Amino acid sequence: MNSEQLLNNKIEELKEACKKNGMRVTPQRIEIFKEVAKSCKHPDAETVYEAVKHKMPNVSVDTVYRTLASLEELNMIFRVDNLLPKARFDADLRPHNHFICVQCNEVYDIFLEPDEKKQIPKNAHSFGEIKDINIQIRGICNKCLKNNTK
Amino acid sequence: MNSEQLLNNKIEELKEACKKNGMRVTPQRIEIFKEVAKSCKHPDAETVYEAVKHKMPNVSVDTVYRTLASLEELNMIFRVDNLLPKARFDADLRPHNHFICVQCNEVYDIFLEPDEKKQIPKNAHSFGEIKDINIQIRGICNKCLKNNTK
DNA sequence: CTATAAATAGTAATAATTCTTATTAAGGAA
DNA sequence: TTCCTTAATAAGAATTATTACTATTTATAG
Repeated sequence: MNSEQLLNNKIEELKEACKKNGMRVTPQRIEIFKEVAKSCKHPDAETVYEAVKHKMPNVSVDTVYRTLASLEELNMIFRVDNLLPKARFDADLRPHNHFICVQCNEVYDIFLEPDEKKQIPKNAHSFGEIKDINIQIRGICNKCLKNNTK
Repeated sequence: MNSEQLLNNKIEELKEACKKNGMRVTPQRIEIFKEVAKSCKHPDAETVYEAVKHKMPNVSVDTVYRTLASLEELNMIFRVDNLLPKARFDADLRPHNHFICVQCNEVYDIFLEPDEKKQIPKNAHSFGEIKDINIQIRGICNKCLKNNTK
């Protein structure tokens, strides 16, 4: 299955999710979701807005923010913890972590090796009901390290 | 050693750090640091500002933000990844994780059991130079769970 | 095809944080 | 101690990301 097919599958999934939750399937929703889903760069709202504007020149900033929030509620995308000024979004729902470059703000996906398992600290359960666990690694990415030595 | 002594030690440490880095020791810096260091609530800038204002009525918002940023550069405090609209600060430098309640926004410290170790995913090193690793657990805290059932 | 309510566009407003500038004060030197 | 230099501050304006408001449009059920 190629990436275009995967994307189409995801869009079908989104349509189902909308219907199941009494939400309408609008071209804006599709386009906005597409932009997040096809990117591996964990785009922010502004980036999504600029990209969508090429196909839908009248789309409004508000729609992008509102839609990203509803896609999140549908569990079709999620926000990446990042300590950066702008929220970043990810449509890859497979469990994975992030490497965040503190210099260029790039966010890289870290997939665990088959023998690794996302660990929940033993004590965590004593604080309440866990919804999700999130691991970020902050550092300087190879690209920036290379540029820095020049 | 009681908590007051611990706090005093930390303040001495801050003074040293300032001197070593050519930064002046100002009463504002001391007070702002104290507020973060004595709290276990991971306060935001506004909370720190309100608290400091009791002792220094003329302190400005800007000074609080600027000082929190320089304390961070001195590695005396750090920001908690939190996906909340306001930055939260922590002066406890011992390695630990956080439980973040998505309902009341309370941030709880999770200390690892002696036999646990903060694990860095194997792949992480391939992305660049790691500065720090951060684990957050999001969920609903016991307090909120209790309130919700009422 | 029509009715209706959800979603949108356009724009104004808000919230958190940062910047600007004139003033103050920490800390080294005389 | 007193003076000097410059970092740090207070006050308020500005900026940035995000959210709210409202009239209009449009998805979809009947």
